[in-house]
Amino acid sequence: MAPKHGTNQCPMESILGQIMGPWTPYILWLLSNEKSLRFGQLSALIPDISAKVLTDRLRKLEGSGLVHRDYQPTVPPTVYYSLTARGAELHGVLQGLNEVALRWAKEDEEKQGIPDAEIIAAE
Amino acid sequence: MAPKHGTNQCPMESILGQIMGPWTPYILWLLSNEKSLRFGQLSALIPDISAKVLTDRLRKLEGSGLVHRDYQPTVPPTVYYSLTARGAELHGVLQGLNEVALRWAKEDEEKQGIPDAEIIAAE
DNA sequence: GCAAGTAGTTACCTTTTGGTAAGTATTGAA
DNA sequence: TTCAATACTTACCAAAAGGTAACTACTTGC
Repeated sequence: MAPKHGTNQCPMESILGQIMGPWTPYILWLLSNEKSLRFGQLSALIPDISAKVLTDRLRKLEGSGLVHRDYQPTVPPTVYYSLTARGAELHGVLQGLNEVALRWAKEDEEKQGIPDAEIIAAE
Repeated sequence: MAPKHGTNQCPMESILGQIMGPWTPYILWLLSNEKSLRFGQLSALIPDISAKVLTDRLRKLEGSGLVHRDYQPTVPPTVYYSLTARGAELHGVLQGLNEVALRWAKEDEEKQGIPDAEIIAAE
């Protein structure tokens, strides 16, 4: 995907190479709110992602040192994912982004449909 | 790319669908620092992006209402791109991300090579 | 003895994405 | 008269990404 994007150059390009891409920031956001999530929990929180892609994203984040993988050899096995100290440094940025997202969602809701809300309110 | 990612669901997924993807946040970051950039300038600032992809990204950002396109029918034509008010709301987030990026780059530099710096300092 | 449950991996195939080259419009300069 | 310049668009092809299904390991419960 990202052509060279994460290899060198300016720090901004480098960090974007690590956290960009489909689902990646969303995974970070979920982990940054929950402290620790199991593979199956992440999978359930992101219904549209396949196991293959989720594994791939987690491995890459682990490789970048942003996510910690804690494998417990129970039967069946249990794996906990959490942010590393470095990964946790993204919390502020992700929270800021979420605030913008909430603001936009509210604005769009006011301007557009509110399709269900109106119907409910009218009854 | 991003499967459904931008269609509905939680606001975070929605905003990520709009700004994620190769080069997109980097374009926003460049525009958020410069007020206005021409197509050719953006192209020069991101050497690895092709005209096709740059056009595609700008059209999508325009469609999301984050970027404004100002076409001047001069000969040859001139097109200025800038952030809309909504796009400018991302400035704080992007700046926060850049600060993290700079911090990490410095940390990695200290731990790793500093290959040129050492040689220069030794002479 | 067989299915279930977790967290994957692997192979195979399809879809999406991106690269490259060529074409478009218009006017001034060589 | 032909080239150069800007900002694209289009067609065609190659590469990458993603989906799906099958398979792994091991123990408990039926």
